[in-house]
Amino acid sequence: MVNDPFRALAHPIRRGIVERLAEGPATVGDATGGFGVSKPAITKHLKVLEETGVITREVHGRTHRLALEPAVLSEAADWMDEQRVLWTRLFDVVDDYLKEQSSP
Amino acid sequence: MVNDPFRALAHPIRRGIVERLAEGPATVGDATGGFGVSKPAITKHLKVLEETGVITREVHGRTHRLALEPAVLSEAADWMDEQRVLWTRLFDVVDDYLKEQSSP
DNA sequence: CGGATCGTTAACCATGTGGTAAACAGTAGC
DNA sequence: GCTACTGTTTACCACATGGTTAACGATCCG
Repeated sequence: MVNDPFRALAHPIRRGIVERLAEGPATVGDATGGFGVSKPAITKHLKVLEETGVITREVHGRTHRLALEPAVLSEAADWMDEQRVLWTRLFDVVDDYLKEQSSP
Repeated sequence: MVNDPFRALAHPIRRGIVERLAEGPATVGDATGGFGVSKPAITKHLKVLEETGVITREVHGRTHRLALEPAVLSEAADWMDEQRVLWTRLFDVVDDYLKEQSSP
């Protein structure tokens, strides 16, 4: 995981931005309005999202068009799913064991 | 997301610990050996994983038994999957549009 | 041109994060 | 009881993170 999408997702505001961009590309204003922090704070969050490759930016005149970069987020989603498979298998084993105990 | 599992997963060492515990519960030594950092560093990572509810700890004599807490990690996995559904749908729309253009 | 708008940059501050070495606490086992 | 072992606690340090206000840059539009 070269550009560590998990680092990008570690802050609720950045997850909020990702949620909005999952609905479609948007300008900075549209994607980040209503989080109750100043504009420079937003700029920094966007920088993290860009550095980690989670979003891309296209400058169009004075507005910027932000878009999700699914490949990078998929790395994170895939890792989570892998782990889920493992721990689910783990708990199935425990379940089986408990069932075996209760109905011998 | 009250106890923010994403914060816990933001560091590669903590993800490494999660990977090992996904194979089954383990002692601190077994779950955290080989990361090339000092013991206090490990203690701090474990503290984060515990605070966020990602792992639990049972003290048994002088060793501690660490185990994954699937419910909390599932929150993160579910969120990721939800987002994936959204951005996948998004890109399908783009694909459809492109197909429509190439074969009118 | 001149003002409004979109967004970033610069400077600064408080707090969090990630690491260390050294010491400690408790337990296991000879 | 003494020693070895497992793991935490206690400073301490450097740097990252997350926020602010003020100023700036660039573009759009009347």
